[in-house]
Amino acid sequence: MGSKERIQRQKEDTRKSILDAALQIVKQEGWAAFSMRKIADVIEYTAPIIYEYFSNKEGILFELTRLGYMHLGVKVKAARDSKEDPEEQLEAMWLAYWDFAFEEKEFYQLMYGVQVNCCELYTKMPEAEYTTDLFYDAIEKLLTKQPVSEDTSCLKYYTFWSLIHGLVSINLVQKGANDEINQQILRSAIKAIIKTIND
Amino acid sequence: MGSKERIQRQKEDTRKSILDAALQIVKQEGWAAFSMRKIADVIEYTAPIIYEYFSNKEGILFELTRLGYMHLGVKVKAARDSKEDPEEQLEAMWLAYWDFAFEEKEFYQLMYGVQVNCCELYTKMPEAEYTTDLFYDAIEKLLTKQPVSEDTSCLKYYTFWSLIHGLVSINLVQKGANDEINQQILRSAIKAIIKTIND
DNA sequence: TACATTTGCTTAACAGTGTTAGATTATTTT
DNA sequence: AAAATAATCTAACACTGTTAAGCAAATGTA
Repeated sequence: MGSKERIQRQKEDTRKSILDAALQIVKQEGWAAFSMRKIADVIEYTAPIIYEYFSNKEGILFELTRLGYMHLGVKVKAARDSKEDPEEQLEAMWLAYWDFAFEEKEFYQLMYGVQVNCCELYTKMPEAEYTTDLFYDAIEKLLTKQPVSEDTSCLKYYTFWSLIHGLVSINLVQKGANDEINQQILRSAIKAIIKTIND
Repeated sequence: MGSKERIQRQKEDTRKSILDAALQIVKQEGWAAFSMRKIADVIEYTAPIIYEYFSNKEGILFELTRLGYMHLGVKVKAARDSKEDPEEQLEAMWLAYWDFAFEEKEFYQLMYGVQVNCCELYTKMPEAEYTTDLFYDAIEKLLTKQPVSEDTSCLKYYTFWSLIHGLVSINLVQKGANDEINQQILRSAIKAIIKTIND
């Protein structure tokens, strides 16, 4: 017969088309627009059909997350294999990670819990600027070169902030936190950045 | 009369009670449970009343964000004022920022777009581990001390990852990205961490 | 005091959402 | 052709944010 295999193939096709549709919607309209009924519209079925391929909405998100990690893995490996020197390899790998985050923005958001639709960073809010200014002032006190260039303090501020915000985010999203390692990273990295603040 | 003022005061009370209720719900059940009708339940009104105090759901989120930044500002300033030495000040400030993130987890999530309910970091996913392993291998190649301690490579990996993930998150959430500064932070920080990898 | 107006608040509704159960149609097997 | 099975849809439930209409109580005016 072979019709079993044909049906099997069709099923896999629809499953893939669900994921494709989901991705298409998210890339066009963002994560807020992601809905079962919209996916159904795109694949030209009704919503309940999707539940024969995925247990629920989160099932689709899980699968997309998996795909995202696979893409990332390929890119990072390719970056490594493009260099010989271990130092260059490591740098290339992190740069590949960086590029992935923006080329596959939607994947990255899903994989690492980075929102963007709602609640943007309101950096123009005076209440937000207050804290930023405190840090800028503190950093500029440590800069010996006078006059202090705006670029330098900005660079240092974002280096600090990125490190700490990254560490915080990872810990907030990831449950199993090792507090000892966190403190070690925090303190040693802060001291390291402060030490090189006048380089 | 003075009744105008009493009414004014009552209005401010309800406004505050809306924010309190919102915060209470989020702290008890997480951001996913945050809804207008639930707030209404808590303040013992019906949902449409809320729209006389806030233009919509985002208006409440905006106000909570503002409050969050105010809390953070107070904490960071207190940390600064607790020290004399500029280096110690800066370190204390970032540690205060760190503490705020976990003490006021819900605020931090809102302020910086850190999801946690849906789509957790699936670090136990084999597809995710693949990339992690690539980085661990690359880092361990650079560690001269043999045998390589698990703690050391872990520390280095998380330092790298935090920095880059933080920088990525900030850029994804915050629109106005300065690509030049990003590249500068990225490359110089990667090189700096690599340089101190055997300290 | 009697009427008119404003205010406070609620009910009802609309258009969405995820998800499930039951009915219907189409396909395959007997 | 009839029976059994698979594929698909319709309808519904319980939610969501948000708006419009209505009611009832408090207030202002004559």
